[in-house]
Amino acid sequence: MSSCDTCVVRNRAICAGLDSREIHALNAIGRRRSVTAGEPLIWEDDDSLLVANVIDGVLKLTTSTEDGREQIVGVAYPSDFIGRPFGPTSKASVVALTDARVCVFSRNDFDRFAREHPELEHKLLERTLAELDRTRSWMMLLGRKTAPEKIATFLLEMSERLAETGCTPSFGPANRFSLPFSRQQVADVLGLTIETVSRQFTKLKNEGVIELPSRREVEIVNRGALVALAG
Amino acid sequence: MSSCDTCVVRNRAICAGLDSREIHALNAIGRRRSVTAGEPLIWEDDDSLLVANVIDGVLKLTTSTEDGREQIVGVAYPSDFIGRPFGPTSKASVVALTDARVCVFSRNDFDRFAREHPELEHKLLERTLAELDRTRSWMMLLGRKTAPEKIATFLLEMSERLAETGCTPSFGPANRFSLPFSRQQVADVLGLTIETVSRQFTKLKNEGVIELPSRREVEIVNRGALVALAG
DNA sequence: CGTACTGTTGAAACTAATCAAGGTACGTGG
DNA sequence: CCACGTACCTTGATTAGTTTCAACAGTACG
Repeated sequence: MSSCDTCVVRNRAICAGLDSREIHALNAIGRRRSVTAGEPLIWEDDDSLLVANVIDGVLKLTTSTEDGREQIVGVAYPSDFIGRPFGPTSKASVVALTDARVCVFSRNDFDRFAREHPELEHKLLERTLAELDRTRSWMMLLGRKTAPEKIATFLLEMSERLAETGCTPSFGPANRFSLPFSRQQVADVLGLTIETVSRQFTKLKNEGVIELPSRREVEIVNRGALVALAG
Repeated sequence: MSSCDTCVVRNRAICAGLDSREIHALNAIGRRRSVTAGEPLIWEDDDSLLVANVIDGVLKLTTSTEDGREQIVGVAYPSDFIGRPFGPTSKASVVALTDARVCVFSRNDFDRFAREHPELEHKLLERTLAELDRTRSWMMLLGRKTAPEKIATFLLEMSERLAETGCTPSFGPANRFSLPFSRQQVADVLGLTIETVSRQFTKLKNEGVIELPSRREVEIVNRGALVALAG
């Protein structure tokens, strides 16, 4: 029995829609791997040697300047695809934010398999187009929004992305969630400094818009205010 | 005879690799269209009704906030693909920066054709992955670079992108080129104001790094300095 | 030759970064 | 289980970079 049969993201990841024979073939070239929080999976500018599906956990995609400034350029949640197929190098590092499980493939094996299975390539294309949309709307945030707007937008996005993942059968965005990011990482997502992030969080708390039960926990008390602030 | 036969981007656009029968079928669902500088082709948040290949000219992809702030999230050059296939809405407006010619398809027609032609979908996937890489490196610029670094990076990118397009059989980046952007549009690409862009241009000119023969013309005099400044 | 648009320059205001201490939570070992 | 050390976070004061506001100059065009 292939491990795909018991895969929790089987019906949401790009593997969805493959028949049992194809799943078996894909299973043959992939393997499960655990990544502990903070552990890297792919290095920036490395030869693109592997690609993967996220089964469980959250990972960050980052690029850095020589002098150490970091920008988080993407966040991968369960069922997301990571890595750079059909290209020689990966332009972003991938590091686990939480303990995570992924299904990894050698890039060459994956490329070959994908080219032989148009349905899988199509799924990958849809996913890449959606990611490009998301990335572009993040460019607007980075280039044109103020610090308060960035924070409000970030919290709203988090409440949506983390709700999708959750097992609770609730619909719509979550009003209470646990951030997979440290303050520094929030800063790296938004193009701010850690101090500015901290101050804006505190300000929203003092204004009664959010509660901060613990370092990583956020509760949205007044969603309307947050939407208004998001710009 | 189909107009594809005489298409100047025939071998670089996603149509490359299709056989003559397929080209004929694609030609049947597409049509040429001219767009004058400043004219919009697609509106933000519109139903995604059409997609297109750029034959000639340069177009900008933008997103805007309600209060009118604009961010250019992408620039399309000849052979680039524009529009949002396989999705209900387009998240960005597309407006011509120069007079342009495009080959447009109704999205439905294109989607159907693409699904029946894996080779075309593969080309589109490769293109989308490359665009995502470029977009992510632009996120680093927007989130973490200073105004001087942004300007330097921008000029270097321009010298590369515009060289590819040019008919001159020279290799490598162009040291002299004509910007397809006004100062305001440069500001919208970089997440700056028009005044800051102007000041940085002047500063580079005074330092002898570039020459500005006219409003739109740029000559790179000291490429090394520019690379150093790009951060 | 005047008008309108685009770009440049200067001064002031403001936002967010930087520099610098403290404080709080958390894990570890006593 | 509690004390301690460390990493993470918050807060305050100051500074720097960019925006904003305002006026002017250059260029294209009728």
